[in-house]
Amino acid sequence: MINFVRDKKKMEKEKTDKKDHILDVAERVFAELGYDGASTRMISGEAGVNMAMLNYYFGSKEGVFLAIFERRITTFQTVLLSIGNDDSINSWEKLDKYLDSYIDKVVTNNCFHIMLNREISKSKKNELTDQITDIIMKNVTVFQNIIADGIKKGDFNKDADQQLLVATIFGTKNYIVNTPHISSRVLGFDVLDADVQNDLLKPRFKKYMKTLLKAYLQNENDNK
Amino acid sequence: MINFVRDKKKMEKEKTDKKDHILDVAERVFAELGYDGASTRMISGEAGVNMAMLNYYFGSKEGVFLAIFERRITTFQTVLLSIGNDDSINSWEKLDKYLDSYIDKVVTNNCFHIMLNREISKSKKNELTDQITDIIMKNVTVFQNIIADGIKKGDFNKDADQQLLVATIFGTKNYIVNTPHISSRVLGFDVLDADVQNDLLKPRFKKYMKTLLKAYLQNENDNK
DNA sequence: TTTAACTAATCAATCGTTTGATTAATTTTG
DNA sequence: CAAAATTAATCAAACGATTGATTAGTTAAA
Repeated sequence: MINFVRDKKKMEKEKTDKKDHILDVAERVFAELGYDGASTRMISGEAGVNMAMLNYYFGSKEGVFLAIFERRITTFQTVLLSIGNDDSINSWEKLDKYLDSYIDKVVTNNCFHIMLNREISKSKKNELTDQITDIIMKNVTVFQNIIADGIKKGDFNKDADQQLLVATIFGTKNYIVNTPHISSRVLGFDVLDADVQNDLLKPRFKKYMKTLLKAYLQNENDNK
Repeated sequence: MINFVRDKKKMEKEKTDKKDHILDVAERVFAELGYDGASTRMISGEAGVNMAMLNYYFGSKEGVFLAIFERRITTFQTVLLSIGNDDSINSWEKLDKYLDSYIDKVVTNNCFHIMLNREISKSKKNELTDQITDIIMKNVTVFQNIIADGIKKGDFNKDADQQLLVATIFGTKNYIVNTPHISSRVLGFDVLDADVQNDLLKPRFKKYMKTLLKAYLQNENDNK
């Protein structure tokens, strides 16, 4: 009886593991070649499963894409939202915490964010880009509210351009993560290497981002 | 005789006009759907020419892509290079001129830059991404040299992170230009609209970028 | 007449998806 | 408990559609 239950659980686990494995591979292949450039044959081949399993599990190629999406997005957003809603800390600390969490997540899950941004950069709208836009806007709004609150409270320089500051923080991140061949040559190390990411990239990126925002957002007559 | 010459010139003109027209359409379609997402039938259809003409003129689909590339890249790079090599102005003025030229060009030719960055964001290397990387790196190097010179001369803060500053300037630009659905919602106007670009976006973007760089690059004991 | 410009038709290859069959696992029945 | 019935997972093969490219033939220009 006990054995029966354990075996059942084991099977369930292996099933979700398999699904997760497919999504891992698909995420990487989509990042490497783009949605249209990646074929279902290639994904299933590299994942070591029969091609029909993609449709069996996820319905379609787009279903695979959306499944990757749903897997990553939920936990990510709750973390950021909780920081935005934390009223026990001041604007500068909020900014710090937001940057720490955001940079950690984004650099680690770089395949996902490459994939995501490639699709959203299609200038022709469709159902998929609309969905992605809505989700991204949630993250943007959290950051924007932190800045807006800080300005209202007098912590940040009131002349700051909130909207373009959004472009700078997310744009700088995108540049590093989404164009790895370029940023690797600029920075002098491989930004796709996991060790490099943790030891060199993340701390340096965080420090830089905070210094930059401090220089721009600081009130002119404040002392350091 | 005169008529003959004029007609001949007219024909030549019409031919290059036709080629240029195809490249205009292809550039837009590539930006809308990506290289893999855009079919040769769609491009030729929207351009109003027979599909075989693409191969007749440009050899292949990739030939069309490269032709778009060559058309845009040459004039652009010489302008930026001339600014970088101009020794009659100081570092701050150089930065200003570079930003003015760069932002003008990039915002106006947004389709091209969307297309370009979509392809370079494929994390798997190939011949095409290598070519694009080399070309982009030329622009990056010009900017990097301006910063490095300014630091060496003592005009800019020596503690500035040159490499990540590159990520910020090009990243901020990319964010606005390459993800128009997002940046339009953030900014509150349509960044793809030509009038909006000239009247609102360009001047505001230039002003912001200069203020941001000034805040970050300024030596701490300098007065404004 | 010779060359260049252009077209309709067609090519093999690949695309995402579906199929019918087979095996393994689970539940129901006698 | 064991046999039968049912469900889930997996596979090779094939589907129609679309892809980029080429062909052979036509029109127009020099």
